[in-house]
Formats: sequence, structure tokens, C-alpha cells
Amino acid sequence: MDCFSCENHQCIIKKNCRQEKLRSFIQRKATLRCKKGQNFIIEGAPVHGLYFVQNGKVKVAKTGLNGKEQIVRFTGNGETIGHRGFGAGQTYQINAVALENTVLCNFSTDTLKEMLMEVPTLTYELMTFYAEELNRSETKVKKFAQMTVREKVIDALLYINRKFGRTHDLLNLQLSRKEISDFAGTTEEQVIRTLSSLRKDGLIETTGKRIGIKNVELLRKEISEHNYFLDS
DNA sequence: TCATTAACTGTCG
DNA sequence: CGACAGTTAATGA
Repeated sequence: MDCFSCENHQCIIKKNCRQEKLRSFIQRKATLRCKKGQNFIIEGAPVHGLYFVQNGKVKVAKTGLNGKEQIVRFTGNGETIGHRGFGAGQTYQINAVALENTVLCNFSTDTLKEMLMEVPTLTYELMTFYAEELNRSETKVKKFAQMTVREKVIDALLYINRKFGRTHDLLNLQLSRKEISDFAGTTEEQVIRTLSSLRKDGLIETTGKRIGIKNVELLRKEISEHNYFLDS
């Protein structure tokens, strides 16, 4: 698919694709189709450019010493992955795994570098994205240090809801309890217990893997003193 | 259907 | 709160 007919209007390439200077570069992009569970960026592997999600969902994570995983963020349509590869070092410091069948656009580092040199609006928008990412990262440090397990789980649920939405109260992103714990910074058992507790309180519904949020306002209220508005 | 995987529970340090 | 062990429920070949 070419960028002109792409529906992802928040994608920074899409936003700038009308610029004449970018025309030839955009033709150089590669399209990659990933199956569910595919690990298309491997921690420690050489950087092979920047990715944009054209269609699908991806988790970005770091692996600890004992095999413990820390999910950094989830990405959906139009979002950027692998941007840290631009900086120092020639290897990725993250893993990226497709959570469902996903189509990705890939630009090589060299191609993107040329594009950034040519088009200031593209460079500025990428810079804004880096700034937002840094803000999110800093906020997450604070949350991990100050939130209780229950608050961290609520925060994770609201994040998924903000990012992927829900249909008939059910979250549009299906995650295992383990994945929720890897994102929230706690353990699988704690997530299971917290979800049961939230269900008893009538705040959520669970049917197997699926989680339904019944009362967003009450959940939001529980973590309101922890800067929910920062949209991390 | 049966075997494997994930969700859940109790308990202990 | 996290880790371990054990049970029950869900999934998929």
C-alpha cells in the first residue's frame, strides 16, 4: 500500500507524504507481514531501520536477567517502533512482537536520515514524538515507585482502553494476565487477584481472557491522585 | 475428545 | 507483595 491511500493519519510519514521532496523516498519503503506472535525486532540484533504499524497490534518489551519481561508499551495503527535505534549503538535494545497478524512499513536508517535532512516538518514531528515518549517514560518510573498493585493494574486497563478502545464494554486488545503483569510491573498472580477483586466490586467483567470495563469513571477516580491526565 | 495451556487459589517467607 | 505449588477452567489439535 502507498502512503497516499493510507488511513493512518496520525503516522508522521503519512502527515508529510504530500511533500514533493519525499516522493522518491517513500517509494523505497518495505512492507512486512507478520504473523501473530512473530518477533520482528530482536533485542541485541543490529538496527535495521524504523517501523510503522500499518495495520495490527504490537508489544514492545525488554528482557531482564531471569527472563522476566518488561513490556514498555503497546502500539497500534500509525505508530512508530524502533525509533531508539537512531541514537548511539547499532543494536536494538528492545523486542517487538506482533500480538495479531500485523502489516508493517519499514524505512532503512539511511533512507530516513535523508528524509529528515530534507523535510523539517518531518524532523520536528519526530522530535515531538521523542519528547512525548520521554514524558511517558518518566511518568512510568514514578508510577512504578508510588502506585499500589491495584492502582497499577487499573492504570494498565485504562491505558489499553484509551489506546485501543472497547466494543460492548470489552477491551479491543486481548492480553494474557501474564502480559498485563509484565506491563503493569507486577506478577501474574497479583493481576489475577486484582481482576477478581475489581469484578467483585462491579467495576469490570471477565469472561476467560476477555476483560470488560463497566465503569471507567470509578476506575479513573481510584488513580486520580497519580496524574492520570498525563496520558502515559 | 483429550491433552496442553492459562486462569485461579491457598499458603508461606 | 512476591514466589511456589497445586487445582480448575478454557482452548485447540
